[in-house]
Amino acid sequence: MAEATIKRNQAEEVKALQDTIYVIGGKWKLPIINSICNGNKRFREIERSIPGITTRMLSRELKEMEMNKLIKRTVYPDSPVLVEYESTPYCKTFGNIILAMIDWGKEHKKYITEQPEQAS
Amino acid sequence: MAEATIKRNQAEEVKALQDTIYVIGGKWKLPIINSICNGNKRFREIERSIPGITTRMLSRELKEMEMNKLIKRTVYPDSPVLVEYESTPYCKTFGNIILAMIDWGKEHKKYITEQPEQAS
DNA sequence: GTAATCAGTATCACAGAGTATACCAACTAC
DNA sequence: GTAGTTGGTATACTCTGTGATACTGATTAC
Repeated sequence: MAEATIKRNQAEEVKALQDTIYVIGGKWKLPIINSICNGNKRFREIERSIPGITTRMLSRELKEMEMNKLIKRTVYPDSPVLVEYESTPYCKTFGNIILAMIDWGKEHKKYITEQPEQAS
Repeated sequence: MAEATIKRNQAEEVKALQDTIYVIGGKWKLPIINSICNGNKRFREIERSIPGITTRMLSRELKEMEMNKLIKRTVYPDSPVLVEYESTPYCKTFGNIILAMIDWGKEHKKYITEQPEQAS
């Protein structure tokens, strides 16, 4: 097998991987994307759907993701102002990653709960 | 459609997602796993294959991942001591996630380079 | 009146993730 | 000798991601 080719692809792949990690890195971006893709639109709604997140983090991440065109924020300035978030088509390209990670998490839980406890 | 069911699954999925993020979170774990799965075995080899990583971070992450049974470290105490890292079957369960992320990174690059530059 | 909801913002604070740099002991190559 | 490789450790430092808490102004509900 062509060694050189393998090496070249490796470098490319590491870079692609690092790019992805850069964009969706951190504790909250994927859960937020997931929540919005699941149909949650309102700020408090999203907040409630993600255990552990604080108002501050949600606000910050939403802002960043809006700048990166991952989500769209719409304000309806009716009597009680209404704000809605939706995912963009670009955002939906994370679908496979999120699904793979949810699967892994579920398998991992099985794996952990099946294993007898190990003393170190 | 059954609202209640959807809600329950959502909560479960968020948790699974968060678990996964917890295990492979940070800047380096996935690149390291990827590198080792690609056949890199030696410390310096892995180090060179991941642009930007420092000796210290690699050392720390490898140690942690060894504790978590994601990789196996073998020492061959011949004249020049030889150390080899390999991925465990458990580690390979990240395969789908990593592939999905590499794909995304590549598409993202296309997307970025195709877009005309936007002034803010 | 009081409380609650919505969509956030403002501060403060901190652990720990990540960086930079130097160094070690053993060995090889020249 | 000197330089280079391997497999790391040690030290010091930065910095930012994250958390905790409180608060705002508008509106609705009782």
